[in-house]
Amino acid sequence: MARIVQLTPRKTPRQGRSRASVEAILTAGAQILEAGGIGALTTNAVADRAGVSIGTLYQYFPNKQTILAELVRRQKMQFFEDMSGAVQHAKTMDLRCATSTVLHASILHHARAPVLSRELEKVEATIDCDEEDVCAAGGLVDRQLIELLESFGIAWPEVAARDLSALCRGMVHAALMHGECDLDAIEARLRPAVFGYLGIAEGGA
Amino acid sequence: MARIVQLTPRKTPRQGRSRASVEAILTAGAQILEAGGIGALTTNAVADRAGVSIGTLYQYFPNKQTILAELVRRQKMQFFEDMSGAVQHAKTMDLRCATSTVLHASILHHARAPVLSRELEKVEATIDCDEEDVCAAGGLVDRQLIELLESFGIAWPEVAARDLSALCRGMVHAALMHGECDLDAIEARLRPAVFGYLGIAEGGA
DNA sequence: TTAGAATGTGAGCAAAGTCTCAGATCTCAT
DNA sequence: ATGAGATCTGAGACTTTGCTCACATTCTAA
Repeated sequence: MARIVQLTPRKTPRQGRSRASVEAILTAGAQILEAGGIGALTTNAVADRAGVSIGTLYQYFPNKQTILAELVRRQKMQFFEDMSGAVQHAKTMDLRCATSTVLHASILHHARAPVLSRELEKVEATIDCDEEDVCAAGGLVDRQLIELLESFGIAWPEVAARDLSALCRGMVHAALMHGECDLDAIEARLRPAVFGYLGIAEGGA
Repeated sequence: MARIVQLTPRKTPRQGRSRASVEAILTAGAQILEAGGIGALTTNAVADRAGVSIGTLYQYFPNKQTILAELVRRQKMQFFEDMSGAVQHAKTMDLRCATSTVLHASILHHARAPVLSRELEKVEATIDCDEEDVCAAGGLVDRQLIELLESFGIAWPEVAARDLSALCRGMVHAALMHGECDLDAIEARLRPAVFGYLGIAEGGA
């Protein structure tokens, strides 16, 4: 059933203009995804919006899925970049401060482009995510988090990392979708939940 | 841009066989959605699987969206039914017990058909959810929860209800999708997070 | 300058999808 | 039994979409 589809670019752009085409295509893809969801993302629409012909698009992306896969991969890399600074800092702190720091970075990331990131999460579920690059990118943040939790002696760090990620993503997205834009308020509500999960009393030092 | 689409059935079935057809269509739709996601749900596929002709399908559903809307509405009604017993009981308890009770019911609901319910959530975002019946069904659980939280003197019960719903859904779905099936374990991890959110210390009576 | 490689173009094909319609079949009150 | 209305059928009209291909244009190295 599961058809094998190539998810890597057909050819690597060498000249400047072709690299610009590829960027334009990906940008257009992200914009369309954000504005109209995956239902609106057709290859013709992407090419139109990118200002290139449909032929050019297929010169660099062998099929529609490849475009989506690359968008997902970039989103994950962005997440990694947004988080890694905070996680590095957090290693030098106590659990309470570390949690706050990482939580803050996480919320900032989710708030960066909430609609697009939500849409890309749906897309990710659609793609047969055996694609190496995409999975590798996804694993980066997980690994960081797991190591951090482990260093604090949290039991089952893999499970905790998954739980906390999902829990935060769920609440933050819901709040943003509902129109909230005060990130500090969201963070203030979410922090005690995370502390609760980790078994840290809210009031104490 | 946003085309206006009729979301209510074209005609109401009167005889038994037509009611059976409608049920078969909705059941088929749910099965296809669960097995292959929204990409696999075509009107032809639904009619085939339901064992009725495509003409019969369009006799009762003026378009594809109507089928999805009805599935979403039923899912919400199911959620309401799954929750209302627990919420009623919870009214007679203290906050700690009430929270546990509602949480338990919520997890049971999410575990009932996790793939389908996740898929229907995506669908819901797709549909222009101005449809009265669907929204009304969705509001039922919210209202119940808000009232319950209000009765315990929780500040901003609307926000808390939304936060907690999203937080639970996010974590439970992630756990289930990852293959976990020990609901008690999930509940045991989630409970302290919810207690934390509500400002109840875990250890105390 | 110029050949060859890289890049761009867009009409249009094939497949898949939504939805209609004219007529066949079934049900039930009379 | 029978007629009117309810229900069912499925070929196919029409649209959309992913994708190809033959050809045009631009760039680069010698």
